[in-house]
Amino acid sequence: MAKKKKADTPSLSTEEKIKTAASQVFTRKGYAATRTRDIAEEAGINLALLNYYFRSKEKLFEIVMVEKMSKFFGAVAQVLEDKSMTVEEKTGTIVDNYIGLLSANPDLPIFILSEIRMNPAQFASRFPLSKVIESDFMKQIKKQRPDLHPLQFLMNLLGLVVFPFVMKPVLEQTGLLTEKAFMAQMAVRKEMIPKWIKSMLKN
Amino acid sequence: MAKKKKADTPSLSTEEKIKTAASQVFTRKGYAATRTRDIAEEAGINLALLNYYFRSKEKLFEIVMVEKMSKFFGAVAQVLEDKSMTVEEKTGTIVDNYIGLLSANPDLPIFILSEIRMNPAQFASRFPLSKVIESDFMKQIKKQRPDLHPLQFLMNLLGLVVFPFVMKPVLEQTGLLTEKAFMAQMAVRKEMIPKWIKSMLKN
DNA sequence: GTCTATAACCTGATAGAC
DNA sequence: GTCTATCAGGTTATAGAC
Repeated sequence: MAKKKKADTPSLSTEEKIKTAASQVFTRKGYAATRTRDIAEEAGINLALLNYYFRSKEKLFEIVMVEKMSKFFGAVAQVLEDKSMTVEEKTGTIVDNYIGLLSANPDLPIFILSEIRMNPAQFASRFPLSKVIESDFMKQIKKQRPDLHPLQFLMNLLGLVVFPFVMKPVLEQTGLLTEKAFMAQMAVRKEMIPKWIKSMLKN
Repeated sequence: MAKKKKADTPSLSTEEKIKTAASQVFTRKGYAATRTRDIAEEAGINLALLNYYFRSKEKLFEIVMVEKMSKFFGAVAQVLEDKSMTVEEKTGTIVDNYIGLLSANPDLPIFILSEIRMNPAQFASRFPLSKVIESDFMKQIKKQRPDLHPLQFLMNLLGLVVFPFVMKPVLEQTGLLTEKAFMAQMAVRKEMIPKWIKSMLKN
């Protein structure tokens, strides 16, 4: 798992290069479609080195996966629990965090969601999201809209923010939006989604 | 979709059994992670028969894929073009169609979206969605909200409807919702989403 | 630590008997 | 049409030289 390297290791060690390459290739193609050779090539190193540093494809994937998960869920986790922000401030923060994160890592969502599908049980044990339901955010929403399950609004929020990135390849490949146009529209969404969420909470 | 088989063929021919099994396994695990042996086992037949009926894994996948795509995009395609319905009627219809379709095929979205990611080009050539932008639905929306790109509202609609199904494995595995509870919430969404879309078109 | 060569295994596809 | 047995190719992982 975590490798304890000497502190004086050069800025981009071989180990780092492999991990970075793995992160890219896994995220782009998923676990099953990725060959260790692809990773080695992407990292500009030899295949054997991959097994030297990380015992197996699976262990390497494991490491990458946990990192990605933390990124993805970290963008909401703290905010959900925060007791000093209003609902509007929280939605604003989550929208900003996510659109920023996903603009830099567009295929993070598909990657995470499809790998969870492949191995839901181990995901659940590692990321016990059950606390989400008891979070401050959920309570605040429950107070505003006692008639609906608060998860409905979390689904709304994530759907509005995350789903466009899931559709990104479709939109770009069918010529509906260029990459640049897509990013521009995401910037627009950053402004609009908080307003939309607000109006949904009222109706 | 509907196949022309001899009328006296028994209710479930071997060919059909294989295709059904392939559909299930591919949809659950994706192309790369699926082994032809899995499909054969699921179909209760021998591996060799798979290649006898469908020349290769890829050809079989191809068939399944086209079927799924048609299902998935068919649920919106006609409605988008319809000239006799109002925006509200259209959103209502799309929501109904999709929630119905996805309730019966929950992992359709992840499957489609992740396979598109793997092979975006061939998807684009087969499903030229570029017409979406010129559809009557888009025009109607453009008229109501000339300040925003109409795709924003298509993303909203699909995000609200489809994304929960993408999250389904997460929600269920983390214990946030049982399968039954999830389905119940989807029924609620069926009523709410049209209202939400309406309010988003105003704000 | 890094490489080449190779072992060990897995998977898609076919040959050939029935 | 359906099966068993097997091949051919590719992939992960390791042995061993440098």
